[in-house]
Amino acid sequence: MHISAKGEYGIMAALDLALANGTAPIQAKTIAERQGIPVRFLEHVLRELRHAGLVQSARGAHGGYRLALPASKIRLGDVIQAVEGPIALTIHGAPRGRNGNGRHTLHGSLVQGVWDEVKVSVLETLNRTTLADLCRQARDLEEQRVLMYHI
Amino acid sequence: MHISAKGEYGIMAALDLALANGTAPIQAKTIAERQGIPVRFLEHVLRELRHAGLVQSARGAHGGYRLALPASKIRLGDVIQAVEGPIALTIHGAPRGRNGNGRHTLHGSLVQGVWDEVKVSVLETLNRTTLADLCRQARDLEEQRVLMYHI
DNA sequence: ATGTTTTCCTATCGATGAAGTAGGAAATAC
DNA sequence: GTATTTCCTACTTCATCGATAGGAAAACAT
Repeated sequence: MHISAKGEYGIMAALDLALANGTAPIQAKTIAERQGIPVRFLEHVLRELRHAGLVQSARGAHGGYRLALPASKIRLGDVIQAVEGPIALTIHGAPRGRNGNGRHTLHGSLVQGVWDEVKVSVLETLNRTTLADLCRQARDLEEQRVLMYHI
Repeated sequence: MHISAKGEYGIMAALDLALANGTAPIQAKTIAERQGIPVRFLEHVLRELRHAGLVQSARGAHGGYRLALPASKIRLGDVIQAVEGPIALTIHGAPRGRNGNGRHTLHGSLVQGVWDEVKVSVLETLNRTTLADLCRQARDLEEQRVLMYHI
């Protein structure tokens, strides 16, 4: 089962922006360095986040990106769908589930129902968590790291 | 998000075998025709189902395949994992979530946690349904189809 | 025994899509 | 006007997946 790098980068970038909430806009270059993402590729991801209305951008010197919504209003499913398009459990290319006559098989439609269930549960799982939740987790982790360092 | 044709074919084939429960072994060719799957490709799928201990095979004339377990003991997750390997949300190639220094980023591990949750929920969804359940659905659908035909 | 059927195994091909790269236009700040 | 940064389109490269092929191994039939 595959997820795209875009999805992963998208969440990391959005989280980066969420943590920098309220400050000056963050530039793609900065995020790319912090998160270890190729800059030129990250630009694509950010563009799609913007088209989905999740981030705002400002061009020119001192430009950059910021969240367009409060972090608590952005669910991970929103981010994923913004960069990957609608979650569809597709198969590499062709339409299938048809028998020799070109009609879909009985089994084909049953299996389709299964994929639909999976899709729903993936979406529910992703939408249970918001960027604000991830921010909280990030701060907790960071706090632990500092404590470790002190010992 | 992608699923493999193998997974789909695997479920369709297993369901085919489940519906033919108790009869003579079914040949790959027969399943392939009924379900619209390339025979040579289906052979691979069936081989993997056998390696996983889900089906039994008999070679030679009048050979074929049958389920190795009762349909109620085979969950869809078992079938999928048999043909696709362990469900892992992987990305096309490289290791990621590392920053310029080669250490994983904080965000990388948080995102990993998200993928883990998704994986669990996919598996739970798949394992909620057994081949016996699909058989029941198939028979219901078939019954409806017959009724429609009568009108 | 010999031929026939069917599974079994390994190797390979071709197409699709995904990750990443590149060039330059548009917009903003100073 | 120059530097900066986003924005858009196009291209390149490469992994993976679906599919095919050839033939070995096993079981059966006559």
